Order: sequence, then structure tokens, then C-alpha cells
Amino acid sequence: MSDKKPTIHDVAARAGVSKSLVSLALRGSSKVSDASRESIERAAAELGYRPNATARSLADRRSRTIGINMAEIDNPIFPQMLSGAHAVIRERGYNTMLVSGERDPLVEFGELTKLLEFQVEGLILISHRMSGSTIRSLASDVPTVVLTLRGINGPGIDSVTSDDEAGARMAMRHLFDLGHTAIAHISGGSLEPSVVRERIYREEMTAAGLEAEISVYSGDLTNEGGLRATRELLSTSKTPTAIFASNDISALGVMSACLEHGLSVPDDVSIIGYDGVTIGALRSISLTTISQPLNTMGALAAERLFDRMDGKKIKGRSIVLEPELVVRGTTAPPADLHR
Amino acid sequence: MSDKKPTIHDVAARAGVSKSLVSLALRGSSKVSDASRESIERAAAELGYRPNATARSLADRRSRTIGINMAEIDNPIFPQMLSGAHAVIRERGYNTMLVSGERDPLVEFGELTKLLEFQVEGLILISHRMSGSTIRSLASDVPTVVLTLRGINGPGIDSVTSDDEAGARMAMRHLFDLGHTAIAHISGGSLEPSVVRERIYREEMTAAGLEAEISVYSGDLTNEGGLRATRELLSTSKTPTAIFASNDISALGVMSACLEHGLSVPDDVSIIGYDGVTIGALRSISLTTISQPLNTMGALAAERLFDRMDGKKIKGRSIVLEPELVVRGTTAPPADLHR
DNA sequence: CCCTCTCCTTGGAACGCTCCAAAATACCGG
DNA sequence: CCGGTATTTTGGAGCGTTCCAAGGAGAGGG
Repeated sequence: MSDKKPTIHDVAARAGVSKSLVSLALRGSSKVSDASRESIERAAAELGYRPNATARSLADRRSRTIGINMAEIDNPIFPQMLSGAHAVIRERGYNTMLVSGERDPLVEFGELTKLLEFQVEGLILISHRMSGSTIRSLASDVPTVVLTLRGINGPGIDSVTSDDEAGARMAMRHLFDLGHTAIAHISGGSLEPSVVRERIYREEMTAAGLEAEISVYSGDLTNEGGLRATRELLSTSKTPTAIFASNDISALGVMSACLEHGLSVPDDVSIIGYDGVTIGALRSISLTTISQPLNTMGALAAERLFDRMDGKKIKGRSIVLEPELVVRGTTAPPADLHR
Repeated sequence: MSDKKPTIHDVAARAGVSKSLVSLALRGSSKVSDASRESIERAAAELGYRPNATARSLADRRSRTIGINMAEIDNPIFPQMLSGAHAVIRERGYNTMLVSGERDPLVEFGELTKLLEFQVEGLILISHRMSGSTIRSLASDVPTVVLTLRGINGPGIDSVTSDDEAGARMAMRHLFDLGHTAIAHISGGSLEPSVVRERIYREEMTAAGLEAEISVYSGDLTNEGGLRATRELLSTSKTPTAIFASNDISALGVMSACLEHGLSVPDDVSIIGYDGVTIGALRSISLTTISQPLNTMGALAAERLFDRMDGKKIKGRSIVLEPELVVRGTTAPPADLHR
């Protein structure tokens, strides 16, 4: 409303003290007399004074800001992780600057650069398209935590992941326990977690003497991808009694394809996904899955970051969380057991 | 790696010119000789110089940052809007500062205050718990656009919404067209959009001479709420042939309740939701809904904000978008027509 | 060879705040 | 009422940029 925003000087003038004292008082220093404090607070309120965080950041060289990069939002696991991280950041009194590379590594790099120019004190990469070396170079400037992807190490880099090997193994064991042998896998592409999940699928099948039954079709972690891969699977090979999908979102596509093929789930085909997205829990979906503690992972990533920022010059370390089997309505013993 | 981050002075010293010239050159001014430009760029690269955006903001009084508030992420409509807005902000070369009040108005107010202290140049409120007057007071400091909620007006405030009246009417007409008369409504609470949707439900029922059939149970826009309300509905009154839910997420709960009650959808009960969240389109769900252009709404909000920031001192204005009926698998003519 | 006129380049003053050393005031016992 | 100590308060020097008025250097004209 007024012409200019009031500054600390205006408050000082109005309260009849020096700017330094205003600064002290407004930050709650104990070495300010009650009288001064009161008149300063009154003056500030009357003027509608609001400290300028930019100037403060410059002066004390702390931005109180964490940068988060999240490449995609169509897979709900990312917002969930974001939420977990964001809550911790807020509790610590920090701000969150969010960028997204919109799946273009170049744009992404530019955005991250802007983040660094903003002097963020830490970086959380929730999903990204950048190479390990790019990440390492960013991390040399500022503490960094990588979520989700394994296999990135470096001096300033921590990572938070869940144990994909164990998770995938749990999925397979669950299907084995139910009595399935004809198990297919819908894979998810070339990123670490998908690769691991597929490898474990093959290992487990082989270990169970089911090498001949191995059947992998490649989805791309999207609903459409799962749909497409499953259609292909159902049209070309003999129908499996169970399908292990690389993630939940594609598992929903798998489910759709089965339904449209006239197969009922779980009576004809059991389906198990991976991730534990919240929509999988909706009763109308009720997807059996390997659940990762997404919120916790986000929160841990943030906490890890603060640890690191608190000066602990720890070497880059990975936190690996244990996933959990959540049995819901899409898995059951194979039909032939009932016959 | 090095002790201190290099500043513009370091670059100047290394290139043998003044800091002013470095500043000019790095911002691409045309009035710098090629020779100087080149040596400055080389020096900057060698030092790994990265401009300090905080200092720049302070000096030219522009933060190039937009603040976004998003109270909740469990309803996917919000991330979708966020995504639309975020993309526009990025294209304009701005940054996004994200805060969340975590459903506590006090926390929310504090977060917004921090945003203002950070000198954000504009504010987008995607979801919030604050009163109109609070919002108006924020908006007096900085251009503001409100998404989703209607009914907030004020000098600095724009809003982007979709036409809930028209949408709700479309939903009802769709059910009428299919031949339904026993239509129940699962309402969504006291916020504007839900109130409007319920009002239209009543109006349309009355206008169709179906006053006697009016049946409203209150959900709270969550999956659980929809489930609970529908259980109640199914246990206490006669079963309707169609249910209009106040939003998609609760419609999924409605669906679950119907299924667990042994009703098949859409054969026994038709269900229509509202919002057009992406998961509703998944084949295994296939929810008929009134779709709002969520991404577009986010994008428009951001564009509106930039218009406003570009000095156009327009009065607060509402943009109202048209929703769209998306017929999928959860609505069909009532069973008794087949009998 | 001097004088303009362009082009480039430069030092210094902001921007709004924090930090620090030093100054001012208050308080206390004798 | 004094010296000394404890408590408050203050001016000034940054923080890393941008902006601006003014300075320097060639170039072209007379």
C-alpha cells in the first residue's frame, strides 16, 4: 500500500533506536532491555514491517533453503516422497525450493544450477535424469541426498533407497508360497530398481527350478506400458498364473489387460506390484504389493541432509530401508489347485 | 572444494578487469568488447564461478521467485495443478518456492509469511485453509492467484476455477439421460465447490420433480469418507440406482462400499465422480466423472499471475473454465430398464 | 595535432541485513 | 560520589550484486 516496504531503518527511526538494536530485538536477543524491545515491536507492527529474507541470507550467508528436484509427478510415489521430505524441512525452519526438469536432462541441469545460484544449503534429488557424474559434480558444491536410485556414490552424496533385492524376493516368495510356478514379469526399463527387480525375478525362478517358465515383457513403469506389455504377453505365450510387475502403476495396467482379456483377478491370474502407492490400497483396487515406506524415505532423506549440513563430514552413505509385503486382493493360490 | 566460493571480484581480478565489467559481461550486455568478454568468460569458467542469486535479488530488488502453497498432497488434483503452474513458472525463468501448511491454518500462515519475507513476486494458493480476509491481507503485499476455491475477491486477487454449477448440472443430466431417478449424493463438506455441487444436485432433483428422492450423505472428499457415507446410505435407505459423489477420490470409496455391499457397478448402481484425476482413467477403475482441466488451471493461474506482475493493475478477476463430462465405465442405464 | 564523439570501462554508492568492537548507560559496594 | 563491572546500545564494515555517473581510449574530422 505504502510506497516502499519499510526496512529495519524505518523501524529504528520510529522507535528511536539504532538499526542494530532493532535487528537484535527482532531476532529475540536477550540483551535488549524490555523497554526497547517493546517500543521496537510496536514500531514494527505499526509499520507492518516484514524482514527481508534475501538481505538476511546475504548478510549471514545462509539461505535456509533446501532445493528439491522432482522430475515427474505422474507417478504418485514422487509426490509422496516429496511430502515426507518437505515436512521435515519445514519443521527445521527451512524453506523448500522445488524444481523439475520436466524429463529433459538439459533443462534439469539448468534448474539445478539455478538452485545452486540461490545458495541452497542442501539438495534432494527425488527423481532425476542425470548421470552419476553430473550429480557428483553438483554434490561437490552442496550436500546432496539422492532418493530412489541406488548406485550413486561420492564424497558429498548420501542416498536413501529401499532394498529392492529383498523386496523382489519377497514378491516372488509370496507367489511361490501361494503355489504359483508359471510366473511372468513385466519389467520396467533400464533404471537401477527395475533392473534389480528383474534380476531377482530371474534368479528366483532359476533357483526354484522354473527356468523354463521365465517370461519377461517390458513395460516402462507407466500404466500404458504395463497394459501394452501384458497384452503382448497374453497374446503370444501361454497365460501365466501370476504376474510380478516392476511397479504399482504398471501393475494397474497389467490388471486392466487381464480384465479385458477375460481373466479375472486373482482367480485366474494373481498380480503383485511394487511401491505401495496409496491408490493401490483403495478397496476398488486392492493391489497386493511390496510397499516401500515412501514418506519415511522422504523424511529420512531430509534428516540425513541436515545431519550432513550440521557439519558432520561423513562419507557418502546409503540408507537402505526394508520394504514390506502387503497382501491385498490381487493375489491368491493358482486356479489349478482348486480344480 | 576451494575455501570460499569465488565471487565476481575474483573473476574480475583473474580477468584483469573491474567487477562492474564482469557483471555486465556475464549478463550478456552488448557494450562489452569481445576481448574482455572472452577473458571474463574464461576466468569465470576456470574459477567455477557461479553468480549469487541472493545478492542479485537484493541489488535489483527482484527475487524471480513465485511462492506456491499447497495444503495437501493426498488428493492428486493438487499435484496436478502444481505441475501445470510450475511448468509455466519455469518457462518464464522464475523459481518456485513451495510451502505447505499441513492442514493447520496457523502453520500455513507462518509459511506464507516466510514466503513474503523471501520477497516472492507472486503467490499461488493451490489449496489452503485460510479465511478470505487472511488471503486478502496477503494479497495486498503481492499479486496473488487462488486456484480451486471460488468466492474470494479483492483488489490484488485473481482466481482460477472451473464452473462447478455447470459441471454438477452435467453430472445430473448425464444420470437423468441414462434414465436414473433414484439418485443419491455424497457431499463433500463446507468448502465452496462441494457446497455448490450439493446445491445443484438438490436443484436438479427438484426441477425434475424428484424432490422425494433426494438423499444426501456427507463424505469429506476422502476415500474413507466416501466409503463411510455410502455404507451408511446403503444400510439406512433404499438403494439408489445412481450416486453422484462430490469428487473422484470419494467416488472411489463409494465404489468400494457398493462392491462390498454386493452391488455391481454400473449394473446395479451407477457412480459419477468429479475432478477428472488421472487415476480415474485407469482401466481397472474407469470412473465416469466431470473432468476439470487441472493442468490448464495451474498453467492459467501462473500466466494470470505474470500478467498481473507485468504491471497490469487489473482488478481481481475470476477465470472460470468449463468442465467436461467424461463417460467411462461406472455409469449405465438403471437395471430396472432392463427388467 | 587538437577536439569531438563513440565505445568501453571503472569506482563508488546502493540493496537491507548481521556482526563486531567500542561507546554509553546503569548498577553496585564502599 | 567514585571506580569498576554488567548491561544496553551504537556506528561502521561487510555480504555479492547491480546501477550510474564519470573516466579513458581510439577514431574521425577539421
